[in-house]
Amino acid sequence: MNIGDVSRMTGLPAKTIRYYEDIDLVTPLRSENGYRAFRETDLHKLAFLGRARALGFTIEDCRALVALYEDDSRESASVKHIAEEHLSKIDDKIAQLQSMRATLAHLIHACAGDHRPDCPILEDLGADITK
Amino acid sequence: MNIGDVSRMTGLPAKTIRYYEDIDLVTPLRSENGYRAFRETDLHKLAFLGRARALGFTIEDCRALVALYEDDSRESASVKHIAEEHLSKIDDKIAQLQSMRATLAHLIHACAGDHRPDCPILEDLGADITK
DNA sequence: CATTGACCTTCCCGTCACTGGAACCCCTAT
DNA sequence: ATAGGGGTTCCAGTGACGGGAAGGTCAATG
Repeated sequence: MNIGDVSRMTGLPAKTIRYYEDIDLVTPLRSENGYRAFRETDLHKLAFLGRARALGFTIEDCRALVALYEDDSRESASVKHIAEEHLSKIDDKIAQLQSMRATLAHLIHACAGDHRPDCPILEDLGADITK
Repeated sequence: MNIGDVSRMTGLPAKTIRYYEDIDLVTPLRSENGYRAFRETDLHKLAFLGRARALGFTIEDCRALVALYEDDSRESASVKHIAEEHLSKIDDKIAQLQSMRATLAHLIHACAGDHRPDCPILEDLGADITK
């Protein structure tokens, strides 16, 4: 299989697949013409990576997850631990975004949004720090 | 005022302030010794920028907001527009994170997290795409 | 046989908003 | 004289790719 086929099948851009090879996440063979030759296992691993990335795992998390995936003597606790750490980071981000969202929504609500210059949003951002 | 004072007063790292000068968000004067000499207006603008960044506005948004802040003939609608666009991007991000969170929480819940290798998380990530 | 067009290759730069670090200068106090 | 705590510039790195150039390869067509 060439990179285009793998790209179509996994939904990953060819650029991304080449990048994953670059950082040693996959190691496809090479055909005589120099093209990357992907095996079933490469395809499978790339699909795995695509799904893990879609869940927001970092590349390094993905590397660890793949290693566990291929380790028959893994303990599911190791996997769960990585997932839980990640979940907690997601929760942090959500909380931060919701806090921003609340402030912003409040300011937007207070702003007339008309042709006049008076604007509570700018007033808030420009509050004097020396007071 | 030197950069250290401004850093303390605004809470922005000195590195960040230098970066903001680099991209022309602020233009402090220079003392004879080559040190940056910040005026009240610079301080004020940097505080503005810090707050806007804390609300998640991009640097380019900040540039536009500062311009509006300094424009007496602005229309509050312009400000509100920027803020609403930003709010909608925040909402998109929150939605995406919550979707990840839901999937992830579900998988974590299904995983025993013990010494055995069986793991629904890895099973999900490794699902066969050819089927 | 030549050409077209779709594929593939490597390589390098750009993204975003900084952060770290090196190498160096300046100022004040001891 | 020295020590420390400022300040300066410049370069490189971050994460996870994406864009685009310059060129090689392959299958099908005129």
